[in-house]
Amino acid sequence: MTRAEENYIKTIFHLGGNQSQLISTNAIAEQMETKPSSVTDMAKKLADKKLVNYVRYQGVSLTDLGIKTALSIIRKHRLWEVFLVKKLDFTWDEVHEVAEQLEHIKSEKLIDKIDELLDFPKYDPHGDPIPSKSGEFLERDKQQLSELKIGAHGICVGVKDTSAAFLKFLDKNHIALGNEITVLEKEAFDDSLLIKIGQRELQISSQIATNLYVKLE
Amino acid sequence: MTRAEENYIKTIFHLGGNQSQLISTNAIAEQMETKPSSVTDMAKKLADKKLVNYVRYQGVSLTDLGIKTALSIIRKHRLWEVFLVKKLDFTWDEVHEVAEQLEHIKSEKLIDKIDELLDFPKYDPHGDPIPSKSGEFLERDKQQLSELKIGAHGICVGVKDTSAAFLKFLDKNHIALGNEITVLEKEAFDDSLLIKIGQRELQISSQIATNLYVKLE
DNA sequence: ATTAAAATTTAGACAAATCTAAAAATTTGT
DNA sequence: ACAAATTTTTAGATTTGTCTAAATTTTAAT
Repeated sequence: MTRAEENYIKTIFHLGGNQSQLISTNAIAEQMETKPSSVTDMAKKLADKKLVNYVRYQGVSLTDLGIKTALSIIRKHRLWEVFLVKKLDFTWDEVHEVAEQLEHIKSEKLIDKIDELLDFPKYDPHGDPIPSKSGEFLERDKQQLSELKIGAHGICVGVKDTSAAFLKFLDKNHIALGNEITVLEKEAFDDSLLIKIGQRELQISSQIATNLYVKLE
Repeated sequence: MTRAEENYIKTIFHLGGNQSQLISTNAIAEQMETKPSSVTDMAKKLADKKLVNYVRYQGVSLTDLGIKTALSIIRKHRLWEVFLVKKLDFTWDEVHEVAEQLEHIKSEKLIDKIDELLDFPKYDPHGDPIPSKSGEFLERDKQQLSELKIGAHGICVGVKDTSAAFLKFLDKNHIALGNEITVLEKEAFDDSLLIKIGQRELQISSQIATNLYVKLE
């Protein structure tokens, strides 16, 4: 598989192209910042390789083989992210770009050894689950911080938005995975929240709150 | 820089293309298992980018910029090799293929952190020196085992041939970097050697002996 | 010094992955 | 249900890196 093919497969997976749902040419093109005509070309190529089901004018979905392939790439991406954070002290806004490159390294032994070195982590630095070698993974039971009622508290377990801008904001405000968060007040006017995080109190906009995942205790 | 460009630069360096010496199109093509006409195309492209001096019908040599680029790639390759052996328990015949891929990962921070994680190693698993961030490196004082006189002894510090076949042979015969080797006998007929390595005695062909580097004590 | 052999370059073609512009199919609105 | 808007596909071009075959230059030999 070429790098381009792998990137298409990964994108289709992230857009929800598991078995049933057909993902439109346009949606893929937008996500990958390319042209719809390029997506059509690649859809045909991937269909030839039995990685996607391609229905002209309707879109593509991943075959079982395609899903397996996508999970393998996502596994590599997330394991490398953990490696970068745990072993090389990268901050969580720095890992994505490098992991995008490392995920394409072809060596089964390499990624299995990295997995072992990291002690078989279940979640990446953004809280997303890491598929096992055989492709299984547990989506964590979580909800958006914005959904919590006043007085409720939970542990921060992930982020929805993984942009560098958002992650840097979290770093700056010392919000990290594992932090305990309690909702103290909700502002009816703009849905902003006053939260207790560790020992501090912090006012966060609803946009922040919708992009933070917590696990109820 | 593209991956192809980096591979050409690296090959030219290994063939001795530092400033003065011109490396022939044919030599490069043979080393890279490609066609001379492809080398000519790339030579022009690299010359446009000021990475090589290209003299039509004569060959190419690296410019200062080209040498700097080559050392950066070699630094990455060799650091990754050390990482694979020290941190992931790869054997020295397994590292080359994976390092060939990892050396093209673009992230200055990544390789500097790997360097730090490994405690700034000076030599790779084959005994070859690792250029520093600024491009300096010390070629170790060494000689071929085949050059030693009877009774001389030294420490194994590297290999000339880095093919998987040779490295597997060494593994099988428990010959590793750091071993102390003494030459006990030389067979005049075929130049084979009887050596003492650790506590064992071993008969090795001249082909083996010319591909093992030792440092005299 | 001339010719034969070897090495190198040019010219033209190809595959992968992309693009633009135009054509075709689908969806939407009334 | 039909026209308009949107989406998707096709056709043809482009770039990168490669190849083959033919032409050219250099080197080696007599």
